[in-house]
Amino acid sequence: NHIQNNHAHSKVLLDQERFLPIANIARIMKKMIPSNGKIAKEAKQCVQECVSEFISFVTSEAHDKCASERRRTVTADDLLEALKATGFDNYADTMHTFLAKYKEAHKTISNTCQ
Amino acid sequence: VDNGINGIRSGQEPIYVNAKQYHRIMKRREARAKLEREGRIPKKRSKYLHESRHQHAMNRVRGDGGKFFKGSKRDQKASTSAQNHEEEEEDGEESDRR
Amino acid sequence: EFWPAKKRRFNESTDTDMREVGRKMELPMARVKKIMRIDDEMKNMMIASDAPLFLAMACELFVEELTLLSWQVVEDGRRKTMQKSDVATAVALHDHLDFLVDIVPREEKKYLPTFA
DNA sequence: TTCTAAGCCAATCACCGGACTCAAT
DNA sequence: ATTGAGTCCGGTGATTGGCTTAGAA
Repeated sequence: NHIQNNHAHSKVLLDQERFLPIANIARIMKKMIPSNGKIAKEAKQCVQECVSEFISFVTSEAHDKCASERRRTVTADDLLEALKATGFDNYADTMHTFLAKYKEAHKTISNTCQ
Repeated sequence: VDNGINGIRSGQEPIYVNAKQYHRIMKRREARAKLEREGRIPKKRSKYLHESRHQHAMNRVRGDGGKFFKGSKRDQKASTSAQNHEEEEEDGEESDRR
Repeated sequence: EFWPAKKRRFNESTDTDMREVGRKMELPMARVKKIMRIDDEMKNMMIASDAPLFLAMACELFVEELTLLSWQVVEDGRRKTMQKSDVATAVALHDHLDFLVDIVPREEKKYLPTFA
């Protein structure tokens, strides 16, 4: 590897740091198409890059809201708000029920234990 | 980097985008530009992620259809005569169907 | 059909299922968190433990939806293999995917399916 | 028609999740 | 008291290429 490997924290990002594992992406994609359907490697990589941008995009939106409210912790609720604000209406709706179910499940575990 | 209310200039033509995403798209474009000028984004994908896994794949036993075949025994290329120390598994053959 | 079905599956899931969603997740939460931290603004922020879980699930939905929309393009083109250009077309067709304008290359003159 | 490139196998090992400690709020 | 960053560890599934042929061109 010849490329500039810089100072401690500003090193070159590896593909494995920027993206989710390609095999996981491919598995999710395949289950959404007919079983005889095929997917080009470039299409998988493209979707892989799209997901990383999706993460950064939503996180960025959530960050600014946290910053404006002087909070230093980004929570799932912040991300949910970010989805609403950026026009992912279906995601916000679906993920709201997911979050509600998740929280509810985690409240009953502390009840059970004491 | 500011033109019309929802217009994005990317090269030449203004592309009109979702109003709810416009601001975020711009902020993200800035962030990616910074990342790029710091030289943290590799311009092309490498052929493989890990040297060790590459080597592992190269050394693996394959069926004659090129597929990986089951057989954990250590032989790199040695098809030279006789000597078998490790027990040899039966030679299953592929009946390919697709 | 897609979104209502997803919502129903979450509603019908039990508490015990919801405690195990962390393991059964298709996408690794640790990696999602790393990607969140790439942005320098996020370097100083703390990330609640439910955030990566939430985002990982949202990402799963995102991949599913993007794949469905892209496959629609493949079918309209009467083909059997999804190409990068099909994803690009899907992005161009749906305005909630506008945030990908720079990520997906501008539609390189593939032939568009014209209806009969 | 020509000929590019996707699917198919499964063993290693990088990485994920879970259990910790410690510092902050 | 709570809750997340940092570290460590052990268990495990993502990574991986050569040949065949589907299917893009």
